[in-house]
Amino acid sequence: MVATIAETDESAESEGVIDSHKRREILSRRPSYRKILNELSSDVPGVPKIEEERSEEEGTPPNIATMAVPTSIYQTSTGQYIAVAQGGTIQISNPGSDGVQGLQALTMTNSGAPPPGATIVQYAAQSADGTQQFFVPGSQVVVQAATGDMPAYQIRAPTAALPQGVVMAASPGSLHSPQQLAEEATRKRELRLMKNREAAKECRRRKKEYVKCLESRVAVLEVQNKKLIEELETLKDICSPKTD
DNA sequence: CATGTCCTGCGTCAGACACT
DNA sequence: AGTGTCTGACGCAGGACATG
Repeated sequence: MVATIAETDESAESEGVIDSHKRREILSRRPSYRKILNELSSDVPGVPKIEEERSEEEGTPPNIATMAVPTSIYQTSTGQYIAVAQGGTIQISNPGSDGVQGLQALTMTNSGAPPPGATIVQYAAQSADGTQQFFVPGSQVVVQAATGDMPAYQIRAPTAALPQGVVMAASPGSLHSPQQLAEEATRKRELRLMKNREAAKECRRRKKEYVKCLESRVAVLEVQNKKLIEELETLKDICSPKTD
């Protein structure tokens, strides 16, 4: 996890807004984790790409989308294969040989099941009635209608056949009174917040995945480095045997 | 047991960026 | 230009742990 240092001093409270503005001006925006990881994958074959968001919405069945540690296979300069398994185990194998001497497998310390109680947002594919569904905490389903200029959102119980709860759709032309306008503004704000909420969750998930991939690369490169050092020592011994 | 500290995750805001 | 998406930053809440 990347630690951030936050200025929480009371005396700096008044300057906080200015500071954050300056910081944001100074700091240029980094490319997204998806981009970074995909660039890494183009550099190093075997580094998995982060899937495009579309795949979740279009093709996957409506079950829980679990975050898997990517399984990757690397080939070293010496022709060895290094596989990073899902459990975080790294295996080294020589093609065409029985195995390697020394370290063959190691388990990453950050591997393991996700912590219990982690919030899981479930995305569903398009359902039979042409709507898109996604699940929110509280055992409710928000259904987005597929037709119409204005998106319609309904809160349903997951197993209910008929829509229940509030229907939040409205036609823009039908809004006249200030109260209706205010309600529409509130509705739009709620919708925006809801979307941003989900986006933040997804962003954090991607960030975690990105960090895990980097850690995997570090582990692999450390193993590779160790092998190369051992190789070098062996070659040194061969080339310059001791004469005692 | 009460308190303090640290860590983690969440929601929100703001701004950069991508897309139409 | 307008709109949607992504992500850093911020503040808050809750859990784990150490200390007195």
